[in-house]
Amino acid sequence: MVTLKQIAEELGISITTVSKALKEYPDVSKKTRKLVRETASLLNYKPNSFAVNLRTKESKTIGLIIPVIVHHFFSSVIKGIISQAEKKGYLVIILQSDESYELEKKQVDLLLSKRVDGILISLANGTGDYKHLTDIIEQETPLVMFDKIAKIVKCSKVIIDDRKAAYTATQHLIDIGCKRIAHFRGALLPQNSIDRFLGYKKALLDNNIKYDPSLVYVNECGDMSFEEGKENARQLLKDHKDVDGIFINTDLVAIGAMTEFVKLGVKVPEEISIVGFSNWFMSSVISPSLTTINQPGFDMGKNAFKLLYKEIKAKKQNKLFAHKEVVLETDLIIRESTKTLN
Amino acid sequence: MVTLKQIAEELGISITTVSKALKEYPDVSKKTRKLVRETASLLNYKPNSFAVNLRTKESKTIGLIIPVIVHHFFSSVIKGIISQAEKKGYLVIILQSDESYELEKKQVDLLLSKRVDGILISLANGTGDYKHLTDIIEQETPLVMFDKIAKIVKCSKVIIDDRKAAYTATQHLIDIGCKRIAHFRGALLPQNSIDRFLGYKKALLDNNIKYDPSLVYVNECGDMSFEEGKENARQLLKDHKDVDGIFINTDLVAIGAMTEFVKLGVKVPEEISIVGFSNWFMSSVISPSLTTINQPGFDMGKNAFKLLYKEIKAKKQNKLFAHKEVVLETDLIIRESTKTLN
DNA sequence: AAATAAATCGAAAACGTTTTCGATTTTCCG
DNA sequence: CGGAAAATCGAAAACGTTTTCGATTTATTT
Repeated sequence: MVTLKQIAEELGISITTVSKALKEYPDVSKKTRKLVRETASLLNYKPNSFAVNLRTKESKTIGLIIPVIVHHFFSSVIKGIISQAEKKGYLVIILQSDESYELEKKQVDLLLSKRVDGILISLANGTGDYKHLTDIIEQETPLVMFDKIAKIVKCSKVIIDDRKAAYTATQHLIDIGCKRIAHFRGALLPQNSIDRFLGYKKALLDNNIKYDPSLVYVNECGDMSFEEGKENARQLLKDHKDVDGIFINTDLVAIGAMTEFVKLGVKVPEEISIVGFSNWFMSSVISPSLTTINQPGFDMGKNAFKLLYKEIKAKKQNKLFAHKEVVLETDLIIRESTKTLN
Repeated sequence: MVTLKQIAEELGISITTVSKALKEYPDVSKKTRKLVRETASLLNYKPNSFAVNLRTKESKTIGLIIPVIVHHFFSSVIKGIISQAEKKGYLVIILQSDESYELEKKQVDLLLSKRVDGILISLANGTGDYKHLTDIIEQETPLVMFDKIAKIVKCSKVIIDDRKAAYTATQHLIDIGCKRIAHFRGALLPQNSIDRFLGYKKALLDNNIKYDPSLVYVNECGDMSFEEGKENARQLLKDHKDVDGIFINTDLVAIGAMTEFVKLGVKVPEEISIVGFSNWFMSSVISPSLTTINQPGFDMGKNAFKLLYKEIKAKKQNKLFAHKEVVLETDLIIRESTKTLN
C-alpha cells in the first residue's frame, strides 16, 4: 500500500507538501500540485482512511438501527437512506434490533464505540426506556429517529401523522357504511400503535359511533405477522358476529386476516371491509387487493438522512441546530377490500 | 472522550501498562490489572476505534454490494449476513449497485478505499467485465460472491444449483402434462439466468420435447419486475395460443404474468400452469398461490459471511485458503398455480 | 547475603494522515 | 540592485493505540 511518504520520496519533497498538494492547498505551486497528482495516480495512491479518521475524528459513516430488515417498508427506508447518504459521501452500517429492547441497547453501544458520525434509529416495539438514546445525545453523536419514535427524546424526527392517517382509514370505513368497526392494533407501546388507535377512536366518536374496547385486538408480544392476522381473525369471528369493518395496523396482518376470512367463508368486502396500513407492494397484487394507507418509506429514509446530515454539519461547525420534526404525507389507497354496503 | 493517557495519569502509571492491563497481558500484575479495569469502567473508557484500526490495520467491518435492497430474497440475504457477522464481531456496510455495472464498479472502489476487511458481492445483471473484482483480489482483500456470481473469478462462492432447480421446475410442468412450455428468462448475462435456461432446456430434451427458441422470452434491459411479467404475458398470448405451461425466472415476474392472465380471462392453472422461482413470501398468499422453487436467502447470507470470515482469518495468519464453493439445496414447492391436466 | 530467576513495568517507535507556523525562496518594484 | 511582499515549502506535533524490548523490581535459591 502506497503512502504519502512514498510519493514524497519519489519526488524528493516533503510529506507535508504532498498532502497539501493532493488537497489543492493554494499553499503549493501549481507545478508541484500537478506533479504530485500525477505520481499519486501513477502509484495508485489511496489515502489510508484509518489514518484520516484518526486525524479528522470522523469516519463519514453513520449507523442505522431498525427492528427488522426483511420487511417492505423498512427495506424501502434503508434504500432511501443509502441513496441519500451516497450523495453526501457517507456509508451506512446497518444493524437490526429484532424488535428487542435489549438488542437495541447493545447495537447502540456498538455504534457508539465504533464512533460513527451519526445514528439513525427506528425503535423496537418493546422499547419503553430511553436511557440508551439520551446517552447518544449526551455523547454529542447526532441522532435522528424515524417512524417508530419516542416523543420524549430530544432529537430530530421524521414521521407520518399516524393519527390522521388512521382517522382517514377509519372514516373511509364509516363512509362506506360500516357500523361495527374493529381495530387490530398490534403492540401497546410503540407510538405508532398508540396514535393509530387514537385516530381510530376519534373517527368513531366524531361520527357518533360508540367506542367499544372489546373491538380492539392487542397483540402484546406480537410480531405483526401474517399468522397474527389469522389468529385475530379467528378470535374476532368467535367474539363478534356483527363486525362489518376492520382497520388493521399493518398490511401483513391485514392480509393474514383476509386470507383467514376467505378460508372460513366470510366474504371480503361483502361481509367485512378491511383497511390495512403501509401499502406493501403485496397488497396491490393479492385478491381482493387491499385498501390501505400509503406510507412513504423511501422518502422517509431520504428525509431522515438529510436531517442527520444537517445535524452532523452543524456539530462540525460548533453551531447548535434546532431539532426538526418532519411529517410526511400519507394517503388512502382504495382497492377491493372495501366496498360501499347497501 | 477519555483515553488511555488519562487513565494512566489518574493512576500514575504508564500508558503501556494501562493498554496491556486492559488486554489482560500476563505481563502485568493482577493487582494493577484489576485497578486499571476498575478506573477504566469508572471513567467510562471506550477505546478509540480509529486509533485501533490504524494500529491493527483492520476495522472489523465488511462491505456488501447487492443489486437491489427492496427485494424479498436479497433482504433475507442481508439479514443472514448481518446476523452471522454480529456473532463474530463484524459490522457490515451495505451498498447497492441498482443492477448497474458502472455503479457496481464505483461501489467496489469505495469499499476498497475505505479498507474494509472483506467484501461480499452479488453481481448486477449488466456486469460482464470482471476487472473490478480481480482488483479486489489483487489488493488481497478477501472476497466472496453469492447468488449472482461470475464463474471465472477465483474466489469463494455460495450459490444454488440453478440448473438443477430449473430442471426440477420444468420437469414438474412436464409431469403434470404440459406439452408446450415457455420460459421467461429475464436478462441474458447473469449466470443464474443462463443456468436456469439450460436446466429448462435439458428437461425438455430429456423428455423428448422439442426445444423451441420462440418460447423463450428475454428481457435484456428488464428489471425482473411485476410489469415485466405482465408485458411478457400479453406478448405470449399474441405469439402462441397453445402454450400450457411457463417456467418463470422470478416470482415477481410470475405474479405479474399471472395477474395479467387472470385479467385477460386466461385461467391459471386450468389453461396455463405457472412455476416461479425464489419463493417470495408473497407467492404463498396470492390467489392462486404460486408453485415455485424455494431459494434459501437467509442461509445463503449466513454461509457467505462464514466463508468470508474464514478467508479473513486465513489472511491474518498469512495462510493461504483454498477457495470453497458452497452449493445450497433448493426445493420445489407445489401450490395452486400448477395442476395436473386431464 | 549474593547470585540468579521471575515478575512487573515503561520508553519509544510505529501506524499514516492533517495542519500550524516558521523558514526559505521567488517575485516585484522603486 | 536592495528591500519588501508574496509565494512556496517543510519540520514537527498531534490523533490514540499496540507492541517490542530493555530496565527495574521482586522473589527464589544456594
